[in-house]
Amino acid sequence: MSKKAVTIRDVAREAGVSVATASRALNANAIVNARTRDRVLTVMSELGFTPSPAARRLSLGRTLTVGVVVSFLTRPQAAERLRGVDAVLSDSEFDLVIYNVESVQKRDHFLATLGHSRRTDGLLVMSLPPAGEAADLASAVPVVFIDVHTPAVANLPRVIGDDRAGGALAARHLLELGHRRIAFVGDSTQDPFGFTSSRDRESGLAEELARAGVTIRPDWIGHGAHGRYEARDLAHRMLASPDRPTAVFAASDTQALGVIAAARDLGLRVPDDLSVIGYDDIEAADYVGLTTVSQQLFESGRLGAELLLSQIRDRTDQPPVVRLTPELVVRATTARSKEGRG
Amino acid sequence: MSKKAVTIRDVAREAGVSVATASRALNANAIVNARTRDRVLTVMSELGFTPSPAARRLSLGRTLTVGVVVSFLTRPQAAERLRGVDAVLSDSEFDLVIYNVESVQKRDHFLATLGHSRRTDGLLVMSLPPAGEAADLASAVPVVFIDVHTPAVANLPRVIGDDRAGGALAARHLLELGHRRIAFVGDSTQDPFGFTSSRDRESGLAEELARAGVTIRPDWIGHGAHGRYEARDLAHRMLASPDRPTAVFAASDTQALGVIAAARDLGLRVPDDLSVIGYDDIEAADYVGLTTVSQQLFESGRLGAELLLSQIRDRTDQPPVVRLTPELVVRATTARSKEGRG
DNA sequence: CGGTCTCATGTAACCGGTTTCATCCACCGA
DNA sequence: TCGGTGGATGAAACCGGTTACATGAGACCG
Repeated sequence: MSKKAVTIRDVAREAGVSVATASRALNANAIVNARTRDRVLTVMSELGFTPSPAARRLSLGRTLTVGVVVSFLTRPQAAERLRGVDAVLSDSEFDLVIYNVESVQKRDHFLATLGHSRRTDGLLVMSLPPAGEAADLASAVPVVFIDVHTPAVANLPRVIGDDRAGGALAARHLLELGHRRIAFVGDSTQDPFGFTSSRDRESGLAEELARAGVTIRPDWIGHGAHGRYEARDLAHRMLASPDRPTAVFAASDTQALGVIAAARDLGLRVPDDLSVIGYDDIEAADYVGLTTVSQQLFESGRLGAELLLSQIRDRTDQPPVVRLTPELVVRATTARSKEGRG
Repeated sequence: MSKKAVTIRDVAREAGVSVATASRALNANAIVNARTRDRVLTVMSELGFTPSPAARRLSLGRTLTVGVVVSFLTRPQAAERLRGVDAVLSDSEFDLVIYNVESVQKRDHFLATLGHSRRTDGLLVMSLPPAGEAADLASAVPVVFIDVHTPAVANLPRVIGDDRAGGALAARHLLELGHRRIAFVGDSTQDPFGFTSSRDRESGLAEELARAGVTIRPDWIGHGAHGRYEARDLAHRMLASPDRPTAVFAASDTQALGVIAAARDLGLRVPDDLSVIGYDDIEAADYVGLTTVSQQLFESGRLGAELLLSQIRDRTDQPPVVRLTPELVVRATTARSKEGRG
């Protein structure tokens, strides 16, 4: 089909100017005469000229690309964050390339090579605690972390939610509804990636409860792999006995849905017999009417991307940290405790 | 921090060879002497040399990039398909850049410019019927469509499901369970993007029912914007009267969840009082135990990406079309009709 | 009327790889 | 000894833009 790509030299020749002038006209450089510029632009559209991004990138020494390293693309949290990132980048000159990570090997590989790969002008790392020192990663190219809490990123720009505060929020909500017999279902304490959210949410819950003189029974604390079925099994065990909790806080909405499934299995009505509160506010939470703690996923992506762009523009030495405040979203899975009333 | 990027000329000088040889060593070109190659490679790692992708791309005349134009990134279908695409691309030499489309304007913009933009070596268009002629889009660069059914792409490579067969599948399942009073909830008949899935699924349902002598009452056919709340309202109207359907087929899982919500509002038990079947088999369907028709989303992405890579390698003239067969996934929201039994 | 300043434009180097083509050398057989 | 052969290497062009620097033409001023 297409014969041969039109280059800026073709344009220059056709318009009777030098390539320099053609380039300047293309980039709306103020220093070209208006008449010349118009003529060049006319020729460009006549010839169907499209500048080669590859050439542009090489001569500018910029990739005009931002990389997003994201864990588990299909998790609703990730997709929603990514949407926030896209909202910023699609209005910019940057392309958005994604590096999906679903194994520790892949994470380590990307985090080790991407920084120096010269493939991007900046990196966004989402929900992926780096294994070792992160400063090394960020030495070649600006990096912004979203939802990463390890000490390794302490001196790097990032956007984080306050998981502890979120846990406290859930605690307060349940306490206000009169619950005292409260259980927790969260991630395994040692996962290969080193995620900390679940642990922090648990601490936030426990601390706030302690402040009200309530402690969590050890056998009402369940840790398992992040997933609905695991959470369901954990909850099943806690809820089977008549001496059971009246409310469960799950470290994620996914897990909360598992808890609800367990309740259904056992013939317990939610929220009448059991209150359930999750975390994240994913789309499905809305579907199901799940009470949860929102962590402003879209916002986190948007802010992260803006932070990164500003870092790319002028690399300031001070690492900005943006904190997002979690918010309680009350829907239909939490209700006043019957015991609490009695 | 970093002084100055190490170029291949630095490597060549240090290793005492020409840049040509250095380049050949880098690309494992058979024609270099083994000893020389090792020496060059050693120097490269000593100097911490990383080849500049931008330079590579320019001199190769390839972008080493594949673009994915995707509608509504956050819809679970899209994310799952994207995962399939990533599974293929991450093992290839290609980067994956995404163009998220959430408005008709953006779609038209991308589809009009991306083909000639020289930004990618190939494009994957997901669930986005092009507005006009698509051949134009594909003239500059290979394009593979995933889940696009308009006649405009008739002569282009693509991966499609069979929505009509999927609708028939749902019909047969409901018929076998003894249902005769069957309703349909789907997308508005004129949406701005020109999606056809909902319509085809409806036809498949209606035809298969007709084959069994069953017709759908016109007032049990609901069309509305794609979304849970809209579906819920539509279903609410149909289910409010005592003279109501015993089963509902929704054109997507999202809408099926809306139907379930409506049933719950009205005190109808699913599946005892009402069977509900969806379409897509998104993650949430599994959570909720929704019976649905799977359209092999991951596979569609994987196959689409492979198709594209093979098109990039050698542009054959014959447009391959891959058809994916929908599969019924029976979970907990469909049951034998009480009427059917009586 | 010459000198200076400004604005517009052109020349050519540059970004950092890949690749064509020429060259060199060792080894072979005659 | 010499031409031929083939493997390894190097010099330089090339990909298609951007830009530092040089140049030229008016305008303005004394």
